[in-house]
Amino acid sequence: MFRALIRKEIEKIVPKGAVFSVERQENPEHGDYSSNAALVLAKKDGKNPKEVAAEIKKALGNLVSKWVDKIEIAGPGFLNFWISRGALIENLSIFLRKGERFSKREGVGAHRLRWVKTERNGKRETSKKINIEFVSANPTGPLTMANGRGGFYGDALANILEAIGHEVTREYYINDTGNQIKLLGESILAAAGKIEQKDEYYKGAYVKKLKGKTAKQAAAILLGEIKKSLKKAGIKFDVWFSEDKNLRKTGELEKVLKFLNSKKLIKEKEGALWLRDAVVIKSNKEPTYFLADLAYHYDKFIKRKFDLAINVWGADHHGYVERMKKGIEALGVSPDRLKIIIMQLVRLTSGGKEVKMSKRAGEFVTLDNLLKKVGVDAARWFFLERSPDTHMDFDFDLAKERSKKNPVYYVQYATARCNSILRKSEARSAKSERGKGGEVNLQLLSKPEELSLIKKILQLPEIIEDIANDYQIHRLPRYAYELAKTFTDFYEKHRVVDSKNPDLTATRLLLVSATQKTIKITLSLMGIDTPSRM
RNA sequence: GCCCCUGUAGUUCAACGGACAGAAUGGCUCCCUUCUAAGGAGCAGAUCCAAGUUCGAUUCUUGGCAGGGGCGCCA
Repeated sequence: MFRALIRKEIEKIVPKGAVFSVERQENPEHGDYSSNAALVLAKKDGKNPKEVAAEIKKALGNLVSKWVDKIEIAGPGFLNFWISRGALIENLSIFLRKGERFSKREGVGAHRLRWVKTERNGKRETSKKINIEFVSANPTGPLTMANGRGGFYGDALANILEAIGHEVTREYYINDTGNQIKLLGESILAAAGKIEQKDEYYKGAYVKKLKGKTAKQAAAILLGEIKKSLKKAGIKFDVWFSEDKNLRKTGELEKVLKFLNSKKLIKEKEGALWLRDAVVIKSNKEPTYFLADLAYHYDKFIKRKFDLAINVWGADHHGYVERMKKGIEALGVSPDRLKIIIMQLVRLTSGGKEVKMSKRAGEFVTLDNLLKKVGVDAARWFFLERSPDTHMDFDFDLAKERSKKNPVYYVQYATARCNSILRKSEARSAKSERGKGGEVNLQLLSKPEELSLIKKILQLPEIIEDIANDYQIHRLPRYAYELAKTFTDFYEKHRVVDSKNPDLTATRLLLVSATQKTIKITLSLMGIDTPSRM
């Protein structure tokens, strides 16, 4: 919230449209926030940055009496801002009053966070209709760890976009027809020894169990299993979009082909039909997956009118991104409305060594297996902790560990501690006939650890705003950890419940409950539970 | 051959083109046992290489090197 306020004040002074940054600072010597406004302006005008900074500082002078303690010019010409104690306390009280409102939707993460405003180019963003398609694993086998990574990411992203007021649809696209389903059928026959085994066939125990089933029956069974796994993982979907039922049987592929043809975009070559350099109808007259995908996105953008479609794909689909973007452009939809997130692969490590996995050979760690071993909370934390771009190592041993070493337990432990303090105070006030002794007076908060904690709490809206803009969800677990750490620092140094000082006790209890609430919101956006006792 | 991602402390990861590159864990040195107990303080420790753009580059550009993944009618 302070970041936006500072930006607003600087914008009043600098020329319109000037691009500059306002950032939070973790280094206390650099203040709470800093701006490079003077540096960028000086560069533009060929002036001395320190002089420009001095001019801006002078123009901002009235801020200092309001909610900024001091503004300093530092380094090459940065403007550093120190937020005043009064402003921290006032904003904490606003934060507590506004708080979050639980939406009508069931389940964790379904919050409406009223204090978050998302801005793009300085303009308040309006609510959008957003489709998030994720997991979408073919119903030809159990979900893998990699599916879990995409699943948790999509789930958390949906939670966040929903929390700030967008209308979000969580969607799973089921490839329940076509080549891979045919392969599944043949794999079952091969596993039963009825036909010859081939490299491209699915293997593993689950294929053997499907003995005697047709391809369609098997796909239906496997989809059922996938749904069960997702439920265990706490990943929810609003729409299960079937390629077979929703596209093929309704003739959508032909329709979209006709549409593209009418725009003269389809060419024939080597007996196949092409959209630019991609085949849409094979020479054997079968439609390609690409054509189905075009029809699917026609449905998303034109029929269902989503403003934005976010697709979370595995790294093995990266080569498909350009084609898909060009494809929807051919449909007359701006490619900006399709955002594709590529999740890099996951390696599982144990004892410092990689655990080898091979899907083809049927030896891979299923999501079910992982959840059984490490639990949903740890799995979610470990996957969400890393940026989608990293080829991450999942440390199996650490995820299982129930100690401070394991960050998810450290954070959960902090909330349990908050709870314990609150419980203790309730027990005391119940004993005393006059009920709660003290009166809340936020002005009593003055210790550095208390103020650091307030600052940390008030950062949450900014973190969520950042994620809403760049989809970098790993900021959330980092923030949760920092908040838990800041609380623990406070806890180590100051006693909350003190019968000799009822007013301070009451005030600190409020701070503890604000901390607990803030961690809880953060964790629930990630789909992680906050136990009240550990 | 072409395309995508990555290369940062011993390890796993951070860092809108900004200040002294942050954490965690491991290592070393002290301290402590508290509303919850799975502790606290300190120290040491890193940007793959080479050019370029810039007042300023881990970040951008180009060229290497290394790892992971993909690629022409599979999905």
